[in-house]
Amino acid sequence: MRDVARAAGVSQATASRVLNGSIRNVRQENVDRVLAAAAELDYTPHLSAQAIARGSTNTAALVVSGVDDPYFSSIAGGVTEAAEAAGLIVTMAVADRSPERELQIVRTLRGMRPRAIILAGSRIDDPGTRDALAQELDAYREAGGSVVLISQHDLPFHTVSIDNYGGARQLARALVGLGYRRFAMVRAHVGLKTSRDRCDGFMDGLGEFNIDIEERFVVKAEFNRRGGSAAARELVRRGLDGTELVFAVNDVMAIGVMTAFRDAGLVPGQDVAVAGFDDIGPAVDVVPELTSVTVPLRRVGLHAMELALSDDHASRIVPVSTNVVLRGSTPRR
Amino acid sequence: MRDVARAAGVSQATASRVLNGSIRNVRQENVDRVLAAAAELDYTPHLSAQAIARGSTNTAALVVSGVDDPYFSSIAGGVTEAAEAAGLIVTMAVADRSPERELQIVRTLRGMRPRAIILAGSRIDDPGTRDALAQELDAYREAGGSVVLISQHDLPFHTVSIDNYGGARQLARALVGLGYRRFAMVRAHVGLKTSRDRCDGFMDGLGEFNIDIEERFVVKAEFNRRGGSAAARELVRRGLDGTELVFAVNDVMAIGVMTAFRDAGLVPGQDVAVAGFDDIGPAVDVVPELTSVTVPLRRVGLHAMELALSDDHASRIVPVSTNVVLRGSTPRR
DNA sequence: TTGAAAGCGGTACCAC
DNA sequence: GTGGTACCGCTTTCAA
Repeated sequence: MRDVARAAGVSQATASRVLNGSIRNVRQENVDRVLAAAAELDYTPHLSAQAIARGSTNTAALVVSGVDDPYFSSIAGGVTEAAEAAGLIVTMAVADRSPERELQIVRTLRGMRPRAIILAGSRIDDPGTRDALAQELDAYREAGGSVVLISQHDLPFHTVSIDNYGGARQLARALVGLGYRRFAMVRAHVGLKTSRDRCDGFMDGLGEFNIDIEERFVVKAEFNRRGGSAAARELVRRGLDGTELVFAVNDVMAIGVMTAFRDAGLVPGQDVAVAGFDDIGPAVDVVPELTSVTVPLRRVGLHAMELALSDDHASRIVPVSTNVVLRGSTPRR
Repeated sequence: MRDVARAAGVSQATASRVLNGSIRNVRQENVDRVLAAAAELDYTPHLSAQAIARGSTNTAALVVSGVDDPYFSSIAGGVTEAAEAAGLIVTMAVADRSPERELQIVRTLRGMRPRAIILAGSRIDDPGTRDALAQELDAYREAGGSVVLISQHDLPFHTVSIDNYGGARQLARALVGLGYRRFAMVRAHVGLKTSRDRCDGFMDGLGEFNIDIEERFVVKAEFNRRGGSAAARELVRRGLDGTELVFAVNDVMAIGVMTAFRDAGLVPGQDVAVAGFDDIGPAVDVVPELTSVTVPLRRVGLHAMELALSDDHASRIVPVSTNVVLRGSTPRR
């Protein structure tokens, strides 16, 4: 920038004014000269320098637990869209591996002094790590940052809350309404609150009709497609034994379940019904189309970013409702 | 940091040494004091400040044309994995909208002074914008940055080159080998080099057997699932007229094609075969499983990052080979 | 309207 | 080993 100023024959202060900041108090002639010089020298403002001088960045950080997963990539899509609209650059980190990793990521990200940190799908449940995370986030907010959680922690921060419990409960009711009585469930490990809420909702929904699921028909697996397949194989191994419908706590798992069933010679929707949760795009590409619970993922991302930018100091909770969609994978019995 | 130094009773220089930099030339006692003070004050180094002082960041930028697309999210997964391993933070931007947008993004990203800028799936083909992009990237490299392109431009930068042409050609051969003779093709607009290469390869592959595709059986559509569906509907409208197989230039389009066919009362694989390209995860979840050409997307991302970090000055090209996988959607005739 | 100069939060060279 | 100090690239008073 010094070079630009020199080339334009003005002071650096003036150059700064026209290149960024308030153009209005600069004589037109100088504006032009500076702009010309900048173009000539192919000048790009050094964002870090700006950040340090201004005391604030135009960055937002997003932590997901996997980009490959349509669930997160849809949310990421919403977040980036909103960020872009607000003129923010988004930095994305994948915490997949472990809670420790997530904690470390947040710590690093904090160093960038982003305007906001958005956490989607954290898997932290271990009290120790969880407190450490909370403290880290708190310190960040203390320093002026804005924190948004997407449907997970019960921590005192802005939260976009997906109605996992309610959606699953509605789903259970709807399925019973279709005539199903004997269920199996594919879930993730207990540490994952999203999975837990969906299970609880589903169970309670069935409970309304005095239906229960036997222990042996509840199988835990990884929270992804592979996990779904593995769980389905496990169910087949244990013996489906009259099970009419398998509920998987998310669509990618449900799709894995369907594929594994097919591989085992069972026709999904016919021999055994399958239902999932999230209503991700591919849900309608499989055969039969997957019954699920719609979660407006992209919108969740948008909301998260909006929340992040609204400088409400009180930690708000934005609820996002879910909606059952019945499709071919759960025909009326 | 000044506070930390003061609290520890040492100079800021020493604090800097222990917090970052070389710990070895500091007396153990002071190391401990500084560390303690830092923990107490919940100190986090200001990355921007470090960047400006050191003259370099630990950031890498990734530009994709859509996060929702499994193609890009797989690549993004690879990139972030490699970045993480190298201790880099990745900044992701979505250029979806337009070439101008992409150009603008690169310009902004450049301001962050990332170590590398990785461009995946750019859609720029308009000579004007394209040159502007090239110039922008060149200036960036001139300033010490490292540029990596993923399978698209023929620009003088590091490139991870996916063998689109060869893969499509192999696919064509394999399909003819299965007994197919009458083809239709679903492609994106001409500006998209990836699509173009795949079309060319496929055509040339058929050409080896003196098979051609009539103009009316080639339909252009958006490079996504919706585009695929629309194209399939268009084909049905025009009259399939004996078409035995539809080749879509990527899997998401192919999946869209299958779903649309099914909606039109046609059974994919039976009434009309379908083949795609990329071999994304969901390819094996649809029924029948989709014949495709495997592209090791995640690995592509890893390679890209490696290329970015290898400070080879000569612009290298890393070829990534592709591999035909025949599945149920294209049964032997 | 413009320029000089004092930072912003660190790093690193240099002398002690 | 340690501290003083000159920057890094830019913003923003403050005076002129």
